[in-house]
Amino acid sequence: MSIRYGLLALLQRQPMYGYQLRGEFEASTGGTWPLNVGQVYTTLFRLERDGAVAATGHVESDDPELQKTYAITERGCAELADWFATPVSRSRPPRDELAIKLAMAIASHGVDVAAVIQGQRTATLRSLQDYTRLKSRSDEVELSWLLVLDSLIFNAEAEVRWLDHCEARLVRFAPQGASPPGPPAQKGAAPLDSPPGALPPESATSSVRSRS
Amino acid sequence: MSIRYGLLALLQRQPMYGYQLRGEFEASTGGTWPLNVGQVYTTLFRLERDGAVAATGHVESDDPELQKTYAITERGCAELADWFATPVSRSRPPRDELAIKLAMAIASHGVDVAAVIQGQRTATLRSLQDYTRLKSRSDEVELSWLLVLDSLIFNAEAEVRWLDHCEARLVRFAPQGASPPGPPAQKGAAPLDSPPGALPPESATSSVRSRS
DNA sequence: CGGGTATGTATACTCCGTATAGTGGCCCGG
DNA sequence: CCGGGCCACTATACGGAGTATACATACCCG
Repeated sequence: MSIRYGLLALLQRQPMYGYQLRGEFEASTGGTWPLNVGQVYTTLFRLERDGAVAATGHVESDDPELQKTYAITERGCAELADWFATPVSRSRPPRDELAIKLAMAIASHGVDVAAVIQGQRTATLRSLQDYTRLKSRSDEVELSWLLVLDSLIFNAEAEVRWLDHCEARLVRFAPQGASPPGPPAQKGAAPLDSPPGALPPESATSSVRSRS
Repeated sequence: MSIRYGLLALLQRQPMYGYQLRGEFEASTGGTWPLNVGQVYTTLFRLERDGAVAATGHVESDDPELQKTYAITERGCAELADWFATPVSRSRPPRDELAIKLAMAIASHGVDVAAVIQGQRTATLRSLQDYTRLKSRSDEVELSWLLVLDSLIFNAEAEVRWLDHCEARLVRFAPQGASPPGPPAQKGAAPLDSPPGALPPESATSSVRSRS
């Protein structure tokens, strides 16, 4: 429901019409999550249906049926406040395609897991470079966009760390019979002990300490 | 499309019927991503429509219309191999509700961003503790489930780091006018300089090095 | 025998994501 | 001046994901 509440938050600043909402949404996240215009209208329809926004019929221009402007209602404000007050639940995390892929690859025969890990690692590192490059040449941008970019960076770094972790686990748990069927697993593609560029395994020992 | 390919991978091991697929899918990820039975059937229908699986009509039992068994086809194998060979693209990352929420909170007036961050941090740390507890009392479980669990841990840790990073940024960029409208921001809830439990800011300086 | 539970299949509905249709204003060249 | 292309803007269609629920059979148990 990110879109619903995102639009609601934008409408709390000032009333807007559909197309404008799309622009503001993308601007807030620096174009990280392009928003299809169609979703704006369907979401606005649902918001109006639920009484969270109200369409102040065509603007004061004499031309009807053009530029319906939407404004947030009391009900919408309450819903939005609730969203901000409630933390995002991790009890049912969104499906992680990479995690599913690796889990399936491990349990399947004839799949070169090491190659999958390597390919993903390369792709993620490339994205990481793109992110840092974007970040370096961004002086006068919005703070929110910078933080969203940092979020992408932190997540990509975690992904690389996890891939290294998986690789290390795999060579420790199943070095005897490396995928009997299928094409001969090119073991040269995967360094077999702690890789030179790997990060210290600070995770998996719970290095994040609580504070209060 | 994680479900589609997940089911395909399971069917590559052996032919199965719908309900069985659900059980295997959940078992592969240790129940992390519960799969609704309905999705299995709709996905199987689409897979059959696209020629990736073939339904070997009711099993050899004499009772028709019960227990349709599905088997992967050549076309399905090719599609699956393609999935394993192509890394998950980060060019259009999935929408991160937390990142959107914080970006919106920053640009909105009258929202106590520090409180949002603190609430989320607490919730994420609690999830992290649940994960590590699960991990500690798991001796004889599948390797894939262990790695999925590690993925959750790595992601949650990255989230906590990012939240600390955001907090630090916020107090550096806008300490002068702390949310003029709205309820008085309780600044006591947020430690204002480097928090005692915070991790070293190894990210944002790109500590993940390339190798190979 | 009757009911509760597990197994198993199927359908309905909402939301997300993307593509595309369709309209009116604006510029710009013949 | 006018006709075509482009842009801003609204709207609808369609497939996939996610959830709930209907429906049937089988098995256990009092």
